[in-house]
Amino acid sequence: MVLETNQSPSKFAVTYCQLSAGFQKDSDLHENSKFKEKCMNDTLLSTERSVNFLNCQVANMEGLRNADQKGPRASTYDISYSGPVMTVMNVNRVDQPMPMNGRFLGDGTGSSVRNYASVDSDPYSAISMLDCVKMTNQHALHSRVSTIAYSDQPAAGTPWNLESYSSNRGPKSSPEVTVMGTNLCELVYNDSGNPQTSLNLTTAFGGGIHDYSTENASTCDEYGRLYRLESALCEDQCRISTSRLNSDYTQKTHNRKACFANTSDLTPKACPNITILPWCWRDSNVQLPSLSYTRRVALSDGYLGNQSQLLEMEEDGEEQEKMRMEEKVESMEASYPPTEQNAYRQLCPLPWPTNGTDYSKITNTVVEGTNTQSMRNSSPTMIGDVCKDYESSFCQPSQCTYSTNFHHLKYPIENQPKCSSPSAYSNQLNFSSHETWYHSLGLLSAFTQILAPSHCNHSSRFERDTTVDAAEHENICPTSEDQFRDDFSPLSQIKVKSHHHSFVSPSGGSSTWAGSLDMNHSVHPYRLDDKQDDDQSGSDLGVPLCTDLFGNLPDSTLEELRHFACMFKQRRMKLGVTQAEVGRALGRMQLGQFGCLSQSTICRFESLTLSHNNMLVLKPILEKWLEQMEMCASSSPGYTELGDPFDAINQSDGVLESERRRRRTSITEPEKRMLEAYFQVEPKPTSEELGRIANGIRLRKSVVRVWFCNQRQKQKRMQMKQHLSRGAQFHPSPITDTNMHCCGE
DNA sequence: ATGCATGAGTA
DNA sequence: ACTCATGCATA
Repeated sequence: MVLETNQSPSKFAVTYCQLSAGFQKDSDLHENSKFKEKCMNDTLLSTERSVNFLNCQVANMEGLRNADQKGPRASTYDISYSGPVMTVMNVNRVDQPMPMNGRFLGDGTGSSVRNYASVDSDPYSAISMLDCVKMTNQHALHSRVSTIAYSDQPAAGTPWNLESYSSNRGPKSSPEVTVMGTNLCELVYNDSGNPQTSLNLTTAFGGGIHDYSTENASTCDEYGRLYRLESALCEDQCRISTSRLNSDYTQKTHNRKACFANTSDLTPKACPNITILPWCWRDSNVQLPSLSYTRRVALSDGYLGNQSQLLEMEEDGEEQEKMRMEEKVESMEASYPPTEQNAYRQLCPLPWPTNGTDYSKITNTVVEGTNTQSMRNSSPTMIGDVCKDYESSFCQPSQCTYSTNFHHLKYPIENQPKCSSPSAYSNQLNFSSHETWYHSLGLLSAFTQILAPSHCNHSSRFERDTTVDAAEHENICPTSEDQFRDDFSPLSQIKVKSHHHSFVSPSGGSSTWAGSLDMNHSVHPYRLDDKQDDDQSGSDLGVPLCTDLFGNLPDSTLEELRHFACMFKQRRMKLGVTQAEVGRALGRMQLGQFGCLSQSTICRFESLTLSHNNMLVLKPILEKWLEQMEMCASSSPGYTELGDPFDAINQSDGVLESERRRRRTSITEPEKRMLEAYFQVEPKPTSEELGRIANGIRLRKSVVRVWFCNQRQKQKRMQMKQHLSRGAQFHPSPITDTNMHCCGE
């Protein structure tokens, strides 16, 4: 299953209330006004991966705090402590299934996730962004190991029994439903730029899954998780995870705390065995837009499911029907908890049974209707004719493809699982014909999501969802190799002409490199200019830039680079030369128009924290320096201990330096955490977003911008390093005794 | 060793 | 306004 997390990047707007509020003090958690005030000042950032950020920053720390304070971490979830965006999964890691009241609380995150709860020193630092990414976007979702939570899930086929839920508080989810990543909070701004009063929670799974935020009624549990019809995450079982809707919820504005502060029953409910089944739509001239407003579905337990939150107004002349419906809903509320919009509560048994229904008269008349459209029962005597007569009006598979319902995605019409008739309805006549027509219909539930007409032409989007697309998969969790290729490909970097020569040895072409450069050409002496088009001049440069890192010679090139860096460090130290001295010495040598290099640069070279191209360019220079140094050292021992003439120069203008000394902004830990969280969400914020971020953190915008630039740069460097290290792992070089230690790192 | 910053080149 | 190479300042 593919979750297109890279789709529609602007779809999910995330509030930073969780982050900026931060719950850095316990008191913040319980002071709604304070929280609200912070929320009001929050900024937005468009992202498709906001879930990571949310999970990371706030969700865990309270859980950890609880874990630290309250013993067994598996039982430490406390509503009063858990922030709204607390994600059970992130903190719920247990190495072994932990029995708890006879149930097991799994971690749901897989073995690659750290046991965060064991980190008790700093709950903030315990959560790394990378880990969270791993958990939410890749691991949990892709491996579908999220058999979390402990719910009193009735056995398959057992009707939804309210009792079994009301007695059991705590997080619940259906086994196959990944709850993590749903605690995304969206602030919707109206035209005047103010947050609207309703809080929309949306899934964070990206465009591949229906954007629930188009629905205006969502809810989350006391942990801030959103419970929805998440059956999209189940490939083989349609299960519905839902939760009780606090009727006041949408009135609570965006203050999530207010929502959670309400101590009424917010216990999430699961109805794990209710599957939405196709329904028969018997009217001719069915208008799909109308159908999309249907709120009635057939549930697998043989009941008619009534979707909560009937939002649309019924047509004129339907007031009576509407009132009747509302009465019915009200009466049902007493028995069944209200559910969110994408969930369905049992309303009454499905019409086709002859006993125990409100529609015992088997006719072909209206069974239920919404939006003036009629839904007729499946009178056994009519099956044949009906199917024949109305087939053309049924929703054809091709028409269904633009539905946004997951069931459809998971179950193409031709592959629909057969309806397992509950035993209570086993006396249903002509059940096989029932199958027949629902097979031809598709899924009514498939239309319940269509609220915006614009959705109707997106079949390709959903077709894609059903297909495991390798490319998309890469988008979601690109291997570092992929990233590396992107980041360091010649197309994305310095424009490099066809330098297909292999890496040059110190005694080879590289020695000609310096001499071929225009000494006054550029401050960046080796920035290649692709106006130098002919191969000869390119070759003369001798800069061993890889044009195809993953072509014929990638590993050898990378390995050579890595090995040289290690070896260089070894030999430099053996010579007793510091990094700074190397940098200065380069200025004295006739190595191109390089002036000095800084200690930083030498250090980064040795630690492989330069870009790939940068490494490749510096290598021959350092090679040359090393060569000469060792020659001098062998001919005149003690040479390297001579004073450095540049030191005096540097010291001479020390007074001036102090005056023009650059001030260095110091970014505090909390600020950094926030920035990192933002970065996880959106590594390339727009200018506006930068401004908001800066505002929120109270840093200068320029500082934030630079930070992001540096962070991106750093990320690439780290990828570079990671790649080289990995290369070393798989292609160990012949390491000598003298350099094996450094190469190990 | 690394964070924050700068400036040239570039899109 | 970004990328990239690089340096100052500092942990």
